[in-house]
Amino acid sequence: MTTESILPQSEMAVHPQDENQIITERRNKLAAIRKAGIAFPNDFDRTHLAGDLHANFGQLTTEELEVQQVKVAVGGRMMLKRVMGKASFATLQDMSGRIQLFISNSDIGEEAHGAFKHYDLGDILGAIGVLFRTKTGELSVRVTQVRLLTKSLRPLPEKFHGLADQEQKYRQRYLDLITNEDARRVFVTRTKIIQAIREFFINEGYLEVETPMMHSIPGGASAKPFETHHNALDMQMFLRIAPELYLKRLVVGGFEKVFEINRNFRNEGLSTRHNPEFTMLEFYEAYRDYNYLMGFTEKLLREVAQKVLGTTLISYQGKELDLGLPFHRLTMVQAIQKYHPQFTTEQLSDRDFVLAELQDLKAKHRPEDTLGGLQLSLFEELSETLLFEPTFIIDYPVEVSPLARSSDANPLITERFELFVLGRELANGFSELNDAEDQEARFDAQVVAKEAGDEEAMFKDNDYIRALEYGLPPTAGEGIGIDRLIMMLTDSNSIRDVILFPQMRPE
RNA sequence: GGGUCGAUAGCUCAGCCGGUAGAGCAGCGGACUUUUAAUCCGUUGGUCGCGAGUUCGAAUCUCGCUCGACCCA
Repeated sequence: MTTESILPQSEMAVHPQDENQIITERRNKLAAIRKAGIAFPNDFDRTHLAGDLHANFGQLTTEELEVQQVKVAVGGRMMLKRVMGKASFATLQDMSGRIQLFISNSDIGEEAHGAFKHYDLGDILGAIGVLFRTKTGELSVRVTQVRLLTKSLRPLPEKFHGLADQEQKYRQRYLDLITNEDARRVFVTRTKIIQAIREFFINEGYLEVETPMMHSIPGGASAKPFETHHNALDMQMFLRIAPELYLKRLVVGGFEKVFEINRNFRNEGLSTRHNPEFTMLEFYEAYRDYNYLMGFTEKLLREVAQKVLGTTLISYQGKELDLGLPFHRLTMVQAIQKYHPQFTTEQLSDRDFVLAELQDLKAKHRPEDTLGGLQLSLFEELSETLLFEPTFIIDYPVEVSPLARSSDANPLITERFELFVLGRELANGFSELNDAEDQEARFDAQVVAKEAGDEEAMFKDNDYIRALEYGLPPTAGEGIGIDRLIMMLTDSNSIRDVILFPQMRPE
């Protein structure tokens, strides 16, 4: 804390607008506590976590516990309270789980027990006592001292149903976390997934780096950026839409295997699959190509699932898939034909035919595109959402892949893939374009598109061209959407369920 | 942007046929020394999202708006 409290001992002046009877009652209790002494003490020394007590002493019998006399000091939020005259039970919740307290006149005296009876659900308590097992067998603390450490002024959601309102779960995530074990599980799993990814890359000899979040030229993806302004330099800046161009500069600099896990920002709509800021993994490895990346990606996803979930079998929204099985690899044309075998390869290789189909389907497309671009539009319309099992789609057209190396066999397509799982794009990787002159020509084409009105077209980044002119070794690089990966591994239906504080409209 | 559903006590919800606003939990008071969403008795608590309209009368019907969830683009 940087400021001292200047509030008087009573009469808190400014109260929120949603005061009610329960809050008033609790404020009155707090006022009485203030009068009696220190209302927010910070001298309680917690010695044990609930989860550790269950893990370490949960197997001991009543008699063994009686002999050992394990003395503990536990702290946490009171979630349940059952007062029964001369004795009470309460359940404390800490970061590791829950532990039951037994409080009785005979252990702590009538006065202390009486004070406890006025504690409210949600209050933060510290309790000292000895472990024992109740008549029904539950490991509990026979309390010899219990203290109120933090008064909770607002009532918790209903103890059985918890918080049901989705909006409130997102806006007041702390309430969701207090009351919903499943929410806690998801976010703990999120952290474990990211740790597993990090370990995987470190074991592979990669260097983790951090590159700028504020760019003077937004690059590395086709997306609308957030704009901001740097006062001292008096210049427009952008929150990054991707770290790609900086990571490849590092490969130029000799960091031949780099990765970054960090936030990207895209100024687009909100949905169950899009949050304006989201977490991206990007990695680059020199002397590799996109074929290597596909195998590498399979290995990465398999190992992360195995490490975090203990299995490669995923259950998602009632459907099963096994990351342990080889991922499918299809060209764009094959992916269309997989679900629409009535189209022949000849037809799908005929630009006029594909264009006519798109128009018949009223599908989103750009009529001026080449065959490859139109095939991509048809794929997105007909097949993308059906690709439930992990599938690499290859042969992306050059006009939508301005940073990817062209195929030596066909300069109109690139050495690029996207990975689809659960009907969603999860990853995007390619052999990097390391021909500086080709890159400059691709940027120039993007500038033409931008001037023609394409808001998502890329800016030309002359410093990046200059870096390439020093020589980028042959390199493969990839981005994986971490939030979507976490959705898959935690069986979450909305990106908001895997982001602690998702973007919401102002209240 | 389009569609569906929703917004009633602090929380979870009922109230559908238009006629004085309900339950459980939480709170307050009481009983209860082994409870497990404790139980039992009593009790406080509401601008029914906002704004119009229809009507003698609207939480309820109509229209608009705001916010949210889900689906689609």
